Amino acid sequence: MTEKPDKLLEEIERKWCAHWSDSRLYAFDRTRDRAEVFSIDTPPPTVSGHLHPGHCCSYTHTDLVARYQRMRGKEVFYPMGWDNNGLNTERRVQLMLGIACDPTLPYDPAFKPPEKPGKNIVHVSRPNFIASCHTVTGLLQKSYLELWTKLGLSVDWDFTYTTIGAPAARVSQAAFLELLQKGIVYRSASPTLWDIEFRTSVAQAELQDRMLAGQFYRIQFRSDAGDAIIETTRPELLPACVAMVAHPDDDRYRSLVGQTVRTPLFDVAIPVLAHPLAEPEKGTGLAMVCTFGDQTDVTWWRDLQLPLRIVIEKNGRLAKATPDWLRSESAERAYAQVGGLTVDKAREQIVSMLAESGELLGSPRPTERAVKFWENGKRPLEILATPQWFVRYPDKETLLRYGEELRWWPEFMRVRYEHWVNGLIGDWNVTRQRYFGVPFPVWYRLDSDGNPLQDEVILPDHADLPIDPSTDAPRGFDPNDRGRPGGFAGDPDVMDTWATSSLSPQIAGRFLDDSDLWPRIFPMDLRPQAHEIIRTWLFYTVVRSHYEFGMLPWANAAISGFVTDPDRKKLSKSLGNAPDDPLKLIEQYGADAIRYWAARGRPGQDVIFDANQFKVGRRLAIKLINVSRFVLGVPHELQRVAEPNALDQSMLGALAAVVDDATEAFENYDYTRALDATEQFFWSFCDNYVELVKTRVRTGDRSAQGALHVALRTLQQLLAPFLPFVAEEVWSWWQAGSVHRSRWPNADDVQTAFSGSPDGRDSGDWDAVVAALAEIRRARADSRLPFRQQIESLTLVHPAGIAAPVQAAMADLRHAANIGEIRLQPGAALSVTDVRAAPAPVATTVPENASDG
RNA sequence: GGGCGGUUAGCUCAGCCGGUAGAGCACUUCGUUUACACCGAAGGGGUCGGCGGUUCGAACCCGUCACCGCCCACCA
Repeated sequence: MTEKPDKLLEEIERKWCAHWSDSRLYAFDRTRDRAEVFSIDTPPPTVSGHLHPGHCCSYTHTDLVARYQRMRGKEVFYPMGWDNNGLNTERRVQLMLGIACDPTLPYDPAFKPPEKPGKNIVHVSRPNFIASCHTVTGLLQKSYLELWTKLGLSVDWDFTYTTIGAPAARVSQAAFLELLQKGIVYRSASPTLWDIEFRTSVAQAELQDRMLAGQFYRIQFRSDAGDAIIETTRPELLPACVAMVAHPDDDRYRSLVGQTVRTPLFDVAIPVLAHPLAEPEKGTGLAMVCTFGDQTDVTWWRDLQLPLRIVIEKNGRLAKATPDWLRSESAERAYAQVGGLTVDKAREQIVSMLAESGELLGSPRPTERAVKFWENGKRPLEILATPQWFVRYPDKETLLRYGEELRWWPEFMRVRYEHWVNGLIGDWNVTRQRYFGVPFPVWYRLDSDGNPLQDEVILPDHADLPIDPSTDAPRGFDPNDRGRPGGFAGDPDVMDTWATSSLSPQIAGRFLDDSDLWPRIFPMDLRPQAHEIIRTWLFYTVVRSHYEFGMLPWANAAISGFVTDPDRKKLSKSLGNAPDDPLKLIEQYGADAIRYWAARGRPGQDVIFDANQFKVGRRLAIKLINVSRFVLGVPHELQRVAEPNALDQSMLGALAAVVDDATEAFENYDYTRALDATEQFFWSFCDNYVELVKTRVRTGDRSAQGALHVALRTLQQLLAPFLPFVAEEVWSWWQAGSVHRSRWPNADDVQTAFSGSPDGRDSGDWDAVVAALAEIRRARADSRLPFRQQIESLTLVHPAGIAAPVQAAMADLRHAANIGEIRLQPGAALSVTDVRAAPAPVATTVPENASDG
């Protein structure tokens, strides 16, 4: 206890980290019933990213709730997962090792990934690539584990999972097969959003609109039935044009609708049709429909049953071969100039050809428009039609009902879910043309030419899961028939990362393997997560839980905000505004200090990264140590006192109110309010109460000693969720067991533990004495006398109501401010007059015998 | 274009059902008071984003505008 404080905090954190781990303090007691359990569907962090302070913030929020619930007597199921599947890891591996996957290459058992990336990217086989992914994520997981441990998260590490691991793959594949059997999952070559850079399909939930500059081109179509002019930003899609649409009420085109016109350059006959989605105000009011320029094209294509004319390929270039619907010689000639070009180059080319043919009217008009990107991508998405696995959504009413049933913290986050549900288009594409993910557990029969028959799916036995169809052969087939005509081939794709993480309750709760555990934790109590993934993780989990269990997966959703820099920009590596490694911050300020900062961020609100708050938190932690030293330095028998002091009782009355406040706040997931109430009282306790009773305590006053100890015990507990390390340390000085397994304080107990009577004094009495003390201290400060020099006397003018409590605390007030005599005088407002200081310096400190009154 | 949050002291934020503004940090002054100098006490500092309205009374309720952040939106 004698070390310098700065070293002391470090020691304390190291000591309790080890102790909690050794004693398995947070181990989940799986004998408890569902009613006694509080279960948390912890967000598995993506381990391919960088650690930054934002990680500390939201995970601390969850831990605050977990620790509170544990102290309330709940057995807390608090697992951790590592989200390591998916593209993020692939990109990380490519960056760290300089390798990329080429699935056509054969497996090389001798392959060892390079330590550092070389000049050129090395292409390796899929099994080699996946092995490297595992190596890298294993490495990264360690740094996350270290951070969570040092931050003091009260996770039960025995329930750790990874989203790429065999158990997760088994759950994902089993759930997939079940939905397939129910007809909820289907395979279709429907139009799909496609990223040309990563060459994978993506889902609606992963879209991001970005504003891009573009040009409107005014284009004349060939028509005998009147002017058919459109405006488009994507003239390169002209060869994919299948129709033209106008709004049914648009008088300008009434005669044109129903006619046939021909496309410029390519001379393809297309119908002019009416559709309500065509907006008269946009462009010329006449739109060309291509397969596919955007989502509206998809809708028109479906509604109007138009032909499919795809010209853009998976690599984002126009197909090299002339499409068969371009018949005329001139069309072939025109297409020959664009086939094989990228979209951008093709656009330039077509524009210049249109200009030449005179079918481009006027000059291009610049515009800004929203373009769809994959959130991870750098190039605009295209819409292609390739075979994909889709999950049908439940109807919107059902989904909205779940949104209503779920309790949202904060409440306003609910609308984000509702908006998302209302804006759903089509079904959920769960397919990704990637490598490091959970494979689809299916094979296809091959026809006599060796092409997969999409409708002839071969499924594995449930008992064999998880399987990798690219290396495992279906039962009853010769492995050598893989790829042979008449044989089989594995599904080449992997599941969308959300298709796995939407099963996080089942994965964490070992749904398939542990029928004893599952009913004790499901449906879960809490899903904590960030608001940006309401439309993905939260929404998809609701969908999956609906299909598997017909109920909400959890009762509460606590939505956290972002951590931003002082300019309100989200902290991120790419913006370059992410400050230090959070591990360094913990080293510098202490974990309790970082947690304090995090706890000051209210649920759902963005939190500003502010080193000042770390200092405040650190100060609070040190204060708790110091005041505990003082209080525990005096005798402390917690026995009832026959005649409890009124001040002591009123202080405990005020503390009891704080306990109620903090408890209610925690019940509403408002840990910030709980901290605020506790902290405020704590400082007042230290600065006012402890100072007031010092003399009484020294002279053996049982009432003051008892009250001090009740208050200290309560405050240590109230602060324990926020400052788990320091709270545990000071608790260990005088209590048995861990503070984190102690019973959360109760307002009645706080009052009765000491006086034996439940009707404690009004906490207003405490406020009155505090106010009087402040007034007296002000007078003392104005007198400019050193504290040791006693002020002979002063008059305290006071409103009528507070005479009694002030009178009762008279001796304490005099000693705390070193005043010889305090005269009371009724008046309007609290003030001090008639200060009489002793004429000469007097050595008086505190009176020897303080039991006078 | 639609929606959601926010705008209160230099900074970070409280302010529950409307009763003429609070805390912490920072700043200034004072103080070695055997828990704590990573301390204690005191002090200065705000026309509560703008404009209307309701009310005896508005930071708080209503309308409107501005700004910041975020989410969503069918790229013609």
